[in-house]
Amino acid sequence: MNETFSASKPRRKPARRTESREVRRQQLIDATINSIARHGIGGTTMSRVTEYAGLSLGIVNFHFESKQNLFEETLIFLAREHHEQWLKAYRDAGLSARDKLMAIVDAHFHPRICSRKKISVWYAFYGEAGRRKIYRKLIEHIDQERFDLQLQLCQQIAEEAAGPTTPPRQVANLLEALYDGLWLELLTYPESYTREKARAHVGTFLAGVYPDHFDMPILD
Amino acid sequence: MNETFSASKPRRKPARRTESREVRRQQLIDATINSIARHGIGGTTMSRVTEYAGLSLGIVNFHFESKQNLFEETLIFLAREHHEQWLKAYRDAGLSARDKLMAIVDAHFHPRICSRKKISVWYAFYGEAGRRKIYRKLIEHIDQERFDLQLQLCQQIAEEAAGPTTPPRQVANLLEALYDGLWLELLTYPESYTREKARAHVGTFLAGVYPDHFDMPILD
Amino acid sequence: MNETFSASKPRRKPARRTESREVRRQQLIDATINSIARHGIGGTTMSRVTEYAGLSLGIVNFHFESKQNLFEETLIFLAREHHEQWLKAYRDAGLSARDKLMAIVDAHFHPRICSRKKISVWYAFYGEAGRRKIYRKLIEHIDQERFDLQLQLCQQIAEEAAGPTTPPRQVANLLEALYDGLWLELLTYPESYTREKARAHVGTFLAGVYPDHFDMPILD
Amino acid sequence: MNETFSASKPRRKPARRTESREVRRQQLIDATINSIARHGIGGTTMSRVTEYAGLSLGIVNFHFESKQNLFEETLIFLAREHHEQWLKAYRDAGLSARDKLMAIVDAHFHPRICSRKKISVWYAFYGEAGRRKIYRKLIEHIDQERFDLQLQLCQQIAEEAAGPTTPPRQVANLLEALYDGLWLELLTYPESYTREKARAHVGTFLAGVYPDHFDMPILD
DNA sequence: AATGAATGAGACTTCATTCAT
DNA sequence: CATGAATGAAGTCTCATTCAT
Repeated sequence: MNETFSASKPRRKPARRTESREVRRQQLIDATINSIARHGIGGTTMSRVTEYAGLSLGIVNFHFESKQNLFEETLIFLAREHHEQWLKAYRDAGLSARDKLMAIVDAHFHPRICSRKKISVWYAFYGEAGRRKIYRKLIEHIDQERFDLQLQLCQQIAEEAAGPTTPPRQVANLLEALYDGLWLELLTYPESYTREKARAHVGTFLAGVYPDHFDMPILD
Repeated sequence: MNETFSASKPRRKPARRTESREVRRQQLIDATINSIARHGIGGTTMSRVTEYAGLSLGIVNFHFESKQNLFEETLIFLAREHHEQWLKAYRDAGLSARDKLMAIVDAHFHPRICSRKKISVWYAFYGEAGRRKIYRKLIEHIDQERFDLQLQLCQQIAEEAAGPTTPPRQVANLLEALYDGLWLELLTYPESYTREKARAHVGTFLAGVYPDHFDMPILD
Repeated sequence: MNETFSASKPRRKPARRTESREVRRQQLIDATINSIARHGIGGTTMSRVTEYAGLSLGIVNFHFESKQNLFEETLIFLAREHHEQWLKAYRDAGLSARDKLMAIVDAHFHPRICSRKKISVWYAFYGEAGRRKIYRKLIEHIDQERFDLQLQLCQQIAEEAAGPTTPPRQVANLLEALYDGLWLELLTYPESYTREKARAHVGTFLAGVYPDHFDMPILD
Repeated sequence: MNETFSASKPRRKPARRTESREVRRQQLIDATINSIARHGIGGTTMSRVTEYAGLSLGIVNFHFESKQNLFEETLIFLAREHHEQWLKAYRDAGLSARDKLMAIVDAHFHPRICSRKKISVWYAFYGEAGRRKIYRKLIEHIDQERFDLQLQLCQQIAEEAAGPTTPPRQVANLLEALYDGLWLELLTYPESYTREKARAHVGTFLAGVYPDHFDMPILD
């Protein structure tokens, strides 16, 4: 959880007093992620964030204007990171629709993206009833882009399939719901549930839907 | 109080001065649900809760000792309500495993349980990193009970099935993940996504897994 | 400390619903003494007092009108009790001034008066800067009466003494100061200091001042 | 703040925005002493303390963490101040035991120490039944040090005395009790009783005990 | 007489934000 | 740019007092 700041208490060399704007911002966003993951949104104070970042209290308002803005930028950072991950995976994957879909699934459960820490932050934001719409606005185009892409891939796979299959749109919908549901499972049962199991469960689902394209994973 | 002279604050008829303990508690729990649904946990203050309940500020600590306790009792209420719903549905359903499983699914998307308001509260609690463990403790036995029951039903259905099927444990796992994922979908896209669609998506999933027992729903 | 209410929690027979006014009042005053002794004035709430008394919350205001009034009556009760004690001792004592003075001293350290519990209450009131004058008013005539009496006795003793002695007024003053100081000592060092030692210290003082009349106590 | 436009709240010149840590702490301790002296512990609120200090409400928790801690630091300050006073007096005094003892007594009634304000605070703390032990712990070593020193001086004086005297330990005990008792007298009768009289009464006591070393003060 | 639920003022504390240094 | 002391609004909780039952 605290990999970023674990050794931060005795700061001998307090970083160059003048760091580039972007480095400072990222430092604070990382600290925010750490704090939200550990203490939740309610327990994340400016004081805590700056302590985690090894910086002084006043600096957040300098770089982010307000706490609300810091939170929004944090969410955007996570969304972009995720976006980059699956987009790159999609592009780097083999040419088949099956491989490309698989790459997106894998990206979803990649350690960089699917860490307990980051999932915790995602759900912290999801839980914020009061600001849900604001947060939604910031990231919906990214979610939409992924959905469209997956839908398209499912359509291709369905066309390639021998027999009749579940309608592609519904597979894409179920896939998105599964992503969210499995992440929540990871958050809820950190001791017994793992990224690998979650990934395999998606595989199980896809093998059920497209038996010609996906093998049933071996589990348990 | 000078509400008699103030035309600006329309208030419901001020409840009987002395209500039974349980009535008051439920009144406050309802108000808490309303407040969390609308303003999130961070935006839910004692002042707001009591305003929603049409009661005075001090009353919460009288009936619940602390805000934390009020929240816990609210969560327990929701969990029990849900539990009652699917347990009754399970008992009232036809004798076949298929019907019983279907009844549990339906209970999950029953309007009483699966309202935007209540889902919002569930996810508000899920998002609370700082207190996740406490909340988990309060409800895990109920979740476990439902999982066990569904697993058992899936096993029965698998035995009845003609060909080979996805392992029951994995179906049960996917089902739970789908419940969570679809609820989140309902929360996120309140305009376009509906209880019925979500319910149908589970049907789609089950029809894919157990084609002998479940028909593919007609959608879109 | 809790002798009065030690077995009070499970109250089977909740006292006759209608008790004489005086009995109820005394019950509440006793509870007030117990509460102040244990929790201080700041920690003494109406709720605590009535709990200690085994009565319901609302009853204090019925019998005492306000908390402030309850406190005043409590102080008056203690002052009167003390007054009765030394007055009776004074009257019952032998005829000599020496015996009468001794009787007053003894009354001061009598277990009924000089319990840790009651001393604690006295000093709780003494510490109340904001209301010192009010409390003072309630009891000063009693203190004055005792001072005058002791002064008179010291004068008699001084007249009887062989040589020159400390002026009686100063002995009386020192005596009063000693009472207060020794009580505070008892409060401060409950483990090592005792009523008997305190009593003996007054004896030491008097033996020093009036060697013809008082023997030096044997101590340590 | 709108003090510029408000003629109703006369404020002293708002201290430099950033003061040294120690200056601010002392400022708040002084304000606490003033408030306790005037309104008692129960009447001393954070709001009142900061108002007296001419600072804003939130500052106390910044410098002292909690009200309880502010109170403890206030008590420690008083104890240290007293300690410094008599220790210096003891060291600066003549070489004889008699002079050194006298110096300690004088320190006890020095205006800096023995002001009505400060005595009031002492007795406010003494009266706090609920926290007596905590407060005791903070200062007992200082009290012990003074007692030991005075005992030692009494022993020296007793050795120098011509005839038999009251046992030194008892004189030391009586002295301590007298200090406390006379301070309470000063608190109780502020109009008629004075520091000088109190001081003289100790002199009277010592003259009675050690007639070879102390002269009987002239009084009344 | 007695009860105890209800009220609401006011206490302590937290913390986003400001700003002198 | 950076610091962190300072501010004050707002939150939770306590509790004397009231009053329907």
